[in-house]
Amino acid sequence: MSDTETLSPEKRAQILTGANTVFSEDGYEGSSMARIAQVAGVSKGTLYNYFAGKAELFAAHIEGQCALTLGQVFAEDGANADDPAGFLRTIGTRMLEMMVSDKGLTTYRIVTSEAPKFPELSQGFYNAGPARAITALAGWLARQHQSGRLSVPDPIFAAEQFFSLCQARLCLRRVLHVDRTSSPEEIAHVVDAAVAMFLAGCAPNAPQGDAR
Amino acid sequence: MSDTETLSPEKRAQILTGANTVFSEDGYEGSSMARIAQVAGVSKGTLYNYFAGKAELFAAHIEGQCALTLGQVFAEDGANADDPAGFLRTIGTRMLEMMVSDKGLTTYRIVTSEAPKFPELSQGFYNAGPARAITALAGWLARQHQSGRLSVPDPIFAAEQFFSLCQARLCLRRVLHVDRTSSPEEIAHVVDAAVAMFLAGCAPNAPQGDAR
Amino acid sequence: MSDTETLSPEKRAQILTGANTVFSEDGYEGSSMARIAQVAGVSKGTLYNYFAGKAELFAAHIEGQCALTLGQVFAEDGANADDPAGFLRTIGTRMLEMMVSDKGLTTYRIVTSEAPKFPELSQGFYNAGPARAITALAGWLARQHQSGRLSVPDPIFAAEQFFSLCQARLCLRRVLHVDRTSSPEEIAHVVDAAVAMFLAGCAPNAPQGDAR
Amino acid sequence: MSDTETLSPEKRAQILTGANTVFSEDGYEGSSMARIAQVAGVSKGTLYNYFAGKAELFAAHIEGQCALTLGQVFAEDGANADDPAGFLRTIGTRMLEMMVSDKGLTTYRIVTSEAPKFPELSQGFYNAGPARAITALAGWLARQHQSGRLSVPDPIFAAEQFFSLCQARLCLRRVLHVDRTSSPEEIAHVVDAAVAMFLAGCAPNAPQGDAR
DNA sequence: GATGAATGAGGGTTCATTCAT
DNA sequence: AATGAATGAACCCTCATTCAT
Repeated sequence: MSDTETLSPEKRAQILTGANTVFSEDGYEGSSMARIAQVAGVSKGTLYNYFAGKAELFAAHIEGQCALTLGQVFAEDGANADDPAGFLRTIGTRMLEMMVSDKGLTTYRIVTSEAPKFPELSQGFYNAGPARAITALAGWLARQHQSGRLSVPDPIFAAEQFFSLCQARLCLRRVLHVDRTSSPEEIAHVVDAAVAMFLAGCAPNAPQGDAR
Repeated sequence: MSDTETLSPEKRAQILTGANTVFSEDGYEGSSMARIAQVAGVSKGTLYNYFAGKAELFAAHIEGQCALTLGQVFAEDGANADDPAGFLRTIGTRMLEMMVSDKGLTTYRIVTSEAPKFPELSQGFYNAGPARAITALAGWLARQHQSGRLSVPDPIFAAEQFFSLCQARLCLRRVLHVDRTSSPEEIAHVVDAAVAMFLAGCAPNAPQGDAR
Repeated sequence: MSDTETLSPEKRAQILTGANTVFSEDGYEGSSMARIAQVAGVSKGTLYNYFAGKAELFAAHIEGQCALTLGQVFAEDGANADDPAGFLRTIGTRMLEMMVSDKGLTTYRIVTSEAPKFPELSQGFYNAGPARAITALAGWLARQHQSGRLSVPDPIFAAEQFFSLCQARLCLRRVLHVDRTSSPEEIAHVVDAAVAMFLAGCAPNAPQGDAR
Repeated sequence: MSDTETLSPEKRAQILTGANTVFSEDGYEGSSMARIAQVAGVSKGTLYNYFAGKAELFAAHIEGQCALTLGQVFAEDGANADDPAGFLRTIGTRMLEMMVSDKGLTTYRIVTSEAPKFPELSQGFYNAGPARAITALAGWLARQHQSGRLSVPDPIFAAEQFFSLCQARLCLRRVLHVDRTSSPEEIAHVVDAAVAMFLAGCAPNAPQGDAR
């Protein structure tokens, strides 16, 4: 008999909802199975019917967070792909807003701190989130390169540089609780400066790559 | 009472050595005082003769790590301050090497994950490390701006952008255990690209600031 | 949730039995939860399923002792209320026997020593035991006063005097382990002398109250 | 070499002063040797040069308390031994005041609670305090009996009855923290009533002994 | 003789996990 | 399939005692 025959997906979701709440508030070590069960509205025993243990429940929680918060960052929706500056600004703003949000920070902190203990988890996080965003942006950059609008010989790395520029100042300060919040103005300023420096570095006739 | 109230400094160092090992391996919550005592080669009781509790021991450990790993990054030593590309390459390489080192990563992971619980600690980490590096680089950038070699209207923010560029690709992958190590070649490539893009953005007659 | 939220009443009783043993032997501070669990035949964790902590377990233990040993002292049963000497002898004997019993002494010792730390507990003990006995005896004395058989202008205080007389010699010696046991003859002698002195002091035409 | 050759009585007294403070505040189990050493102004090691351990130090402390507080209760000083009511009132007031004092209560509570563990201690307390007072009062009663002023066939037991009467109401309520303090008026009232009932019971032609 | 750093057993309490119901 | 009482190892911390200085 398979798992899907005897266990209800609704209850599984119910458990994960409780786990999201508790893990986000208290981290991995700080969370107790008893509290998760209570918040989820199930018994402690039921937790173990759906997940082999705390670590597995935590892994499922993180995967859910990735799917929710990171997947939608790079939805190629209304951004005008033909206006480089505007397009980059849209993408960078979405990414930065996610990274300085409480939810994003919490997930990042937990995945980071548990990376030595749950490496496959943090790798999954990387693939589901940053890697997807990089790949998507790199595709757009490659097309800009082909069309001659920008000079991007290594689109993957250029995408990584752009996202790094978007993290200037704010991300580290938020991660380390130096700042308690980031204003939309701060975010806009950082993204604008990132776009400016990035475009300066990718101007069609600008010097590329190594600076030596 | 004399200044040497610290009991025996050697034993204190011995305890901190053990604490370094254990905290680095297991994080704050995951570490037990019993194991720290065992690894340090002292009794559990002795731990409490030197530190008021687990939190204090942890704080002392982190402060020690800051002093060790972060303080020396921006030593203004032999870097040729008159060769912008070379100077930036030196600074960036030092910073990046520190950030992808096992020691640096471990400290970063712990400080990050415990920031909500020990905010004064993570703020101290920020001030002792990143803030000092940013201030120092900003000073150099301001002098370049005055001399006309570079165009840097906001040196502080520019320094933050440069260090962000240096983190492209490698840092996140190391933090998340996607990569197990970073080769000198990779480091050099990232730093060179960071210097190139930064100098392109700071060229004396380049467009500055917002891109809109 | 039903009224039977007390988990299993049998197990609760089992724990309290163990707690009685251990607290009686070692007092509050001297008792360890580990030993109580061992003596009760449950695991340490189970203790905390039934009681929030050591203090709560101790309070429950004392309350149980009060209910057991003090409640039944002044049962208004077969004592002939119309024979003053006989009635007082019956009441006094019951009270004294309880006070010099091992169980009574143990409870008294613990409640006494922990009164500064658990004042509500010792006050509850006073109300459940001595106060009830005093009130009951005072009621009887008031009726004797009205009928003219005795002269008891302050029945409450007179009751307190009677019970104090019953404690002469034996109680303190038992409390302080000077005597290891009290014989029925000793008890009878003390009670008889108490009744004699009390009745002499309450004779209808005897001088009352202050002696000055 | 004997103890008295190498150890200074002053330091011993200094230690006992600290022990008095700490034991009185925290009881036996609640007191730590570290705090006693600190309060006494000596090192922990010195404690063990003067006393074999915590139990011995505690015993010495209690003995000192007995000598101080109980010894002087029955000082046969200015009380007029020829005025029975006045004499008894003086003795009873001294005794009751001592028993409801904070110091007296504290010592009583500790000795009581530790009696099963330190029986020789509580017996010493009984002999040094209550027994001496009883003996002294009994001697006076015997002389009154011989002179015909009172009828006291069993002076020892009569003395015990008198002191018991003096404890009516107040002592138990103070011991159990039902009352936080006792006013001089309350004390006078209790003692006066005790003297009145006692004298009524010892009137030269009153019925003596058993009431059956 | 005095010190106080070091010890390690034991304190109360929490919690992931199991299993009879 | 769901429960939650029971478990016991492990947690952080305290403290009486020892012993090298």
